[in-house]
Amino acid sequence: MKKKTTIYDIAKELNVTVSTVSRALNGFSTISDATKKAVLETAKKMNYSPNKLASSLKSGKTQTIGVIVPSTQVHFFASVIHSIEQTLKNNGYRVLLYQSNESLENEINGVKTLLEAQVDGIIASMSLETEDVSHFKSVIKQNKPLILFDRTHKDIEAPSVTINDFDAGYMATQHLVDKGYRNIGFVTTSHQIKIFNDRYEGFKQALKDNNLSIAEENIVFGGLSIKDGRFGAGKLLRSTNLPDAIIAGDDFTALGVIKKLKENNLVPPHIGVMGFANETFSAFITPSLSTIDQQANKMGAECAKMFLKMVKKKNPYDNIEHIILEPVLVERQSTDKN
Amino acid sequence: MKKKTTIYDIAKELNVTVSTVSRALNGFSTISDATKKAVLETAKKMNYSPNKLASSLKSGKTQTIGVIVPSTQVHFFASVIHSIEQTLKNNGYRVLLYQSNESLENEINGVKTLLEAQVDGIIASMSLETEDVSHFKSVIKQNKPLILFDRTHKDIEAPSVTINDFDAGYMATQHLVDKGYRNIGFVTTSHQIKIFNDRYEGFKQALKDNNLSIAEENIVFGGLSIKDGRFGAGKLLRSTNLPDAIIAGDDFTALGVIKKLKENNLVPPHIGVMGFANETFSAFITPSLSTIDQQANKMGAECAKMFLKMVKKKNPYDNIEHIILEPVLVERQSTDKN
DNA sequence: CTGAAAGCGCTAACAG
DNA sequence: CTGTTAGCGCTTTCAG
Repeated sequence: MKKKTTIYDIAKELNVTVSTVSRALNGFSTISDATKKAVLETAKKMNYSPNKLASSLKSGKTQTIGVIVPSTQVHFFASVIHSIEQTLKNNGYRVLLYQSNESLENEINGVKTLLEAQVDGIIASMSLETEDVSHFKSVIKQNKPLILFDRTHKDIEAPSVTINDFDAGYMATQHLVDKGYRNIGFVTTSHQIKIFNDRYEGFKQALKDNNLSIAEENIVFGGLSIKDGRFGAGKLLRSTNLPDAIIAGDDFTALGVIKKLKENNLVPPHIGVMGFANETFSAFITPSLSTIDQQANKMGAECAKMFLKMVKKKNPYDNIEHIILEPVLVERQSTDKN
Repeated sequence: MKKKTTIYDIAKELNVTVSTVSRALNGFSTISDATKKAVLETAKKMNYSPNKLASSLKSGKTQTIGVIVPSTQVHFFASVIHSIEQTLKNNGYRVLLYQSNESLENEINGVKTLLEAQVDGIIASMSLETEDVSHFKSVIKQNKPLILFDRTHKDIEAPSVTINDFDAGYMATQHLVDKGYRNIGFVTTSHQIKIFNDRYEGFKQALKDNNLSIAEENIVFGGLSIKDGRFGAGKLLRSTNLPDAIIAGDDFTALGVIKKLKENNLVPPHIGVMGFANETFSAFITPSLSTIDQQANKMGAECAKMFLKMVKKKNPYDNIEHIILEPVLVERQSTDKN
């Protein structure tokens, strides 16, 4: 195994100094076309590949951004990562990935690891466990760009990119009302996470604006999963005030609701069902599920752009922006009551 | 913004030298408990965070692995990445992510970027466009571990982790035969990719072993997508020799097939349908889709383990292993003919 | 237009 | 048990 060639090797080869080689390689103007050409040629001939580690050590910039997400197995996060990487790669940045697996401990380790790797910034979505956020504050303290998306936290003074979940809830509800449903139930999580809360608030407001009352008995707080959906639907089916539509906290829960309804011969859209997230499967189940799209790709792109903007400023936290994307209603069969 | 504290700062603080500090920090035994304790304490007090860049430059190891996949938006790849990152993080490695987007040019850029970042190895699945593989050979030439998964290439002499796609095809076919189907059609891609070809070969062998003939008119070569599935099924429905079961090249195509069949009141399992990949949606559509699971998580874990094994050897390519995982049959409603 | 030399932060051989 | 010192590969003043 021959040693990798460095700028020293190519300097020696050409009887110039490393500074000359460095300049030529970096396309500085203060260099004669002749030597520049020579350098470039021998570089290629000697199969030179720059060691970015060395320049990073010198410059203090790694051209690398850290991304922390709960799990790439969740389609939403995979999509966000997709567009972050796409956007940033075109701007000369690399992506260092870290999964928290919804564990605070992992998340803390994540920012530590990324910081030690000297990333130029971090884009993250918090784990469900996270309450104390001092680990995130440490990146702000270093004056490195930190951008939070989707799952943010009120104690962190950093830019964020989120969906307007109040509108999402409102939109889902209004859609059902528009379709003629009047007695709308809600199956969601008791977890005190902002986004779920906001959706619920939007739901309530929409009902109020339409002069519809909230049937407290038709609100089920549990978890979010297919199983929870079945459970929630089961509870509503036993209600003395059977709802004519059900909104679920996410698409998986909605799927559970649909399954339970079908088993009871109350196939949507006879009873309307709405979810949140627009998972891949939602278009393909029967009946196909109306839902609210979370704009994952746009969210990723916005995070990336935000980072690029921040990284240019001497003080990234000069004037903190919070981007709130509008959710998008996806109408499908499960609410298509005519 | 105060400068970051280095081992020099903490050395000065304690009136010792950097070597002492370095030793203490790295837990060397040749250091007195007293100084070690002092160092650790002041390190914490001064909020010290090591600059891994510097040690990497020195050691030539970055503790970082590069991962190249077509797209994280494809659930299979997202799952593989998930387990790669999970496994490697527990062994002190970070993951640098690069998406090729099925473009050869991007892929070439990917290995260049990762190599310049001095990754300790690369795990990759090739883009559909890739024919010439010299870019991958360059990583082997550097004697750095390269592991290919799922989409490999015969010209690359590197370890690989794949699924036995012949068995996958065989298994799918045998399952249909076991369920009583006798006249089995196939809707797949004309693209000459090994994995698709292997599945088709497995299909043919299984028919032969069961003394069933291949109805050439019931083999459709096109693309792989919902649309292609509908198209393929349409063609088979017009066949003079209507099949009683259809295998599709992947789950999306199978979904298209199912949709078409349902429109023609030939709801599976009346006509049996099988897919490949076990996408998330496959369990949730109606009827739920029988399919062959590709073992994404296991594949990722195996890639990671292979890397760890290789990175330990002085010559990683000493004795190249090819791990072939067995696919797993997932029986669901679409083939449940009784 | 080019050279000399210092230094980014850390490790490790060598010396005591 | 601790200190000295020479780099890792590259960038970047400061001189010429």
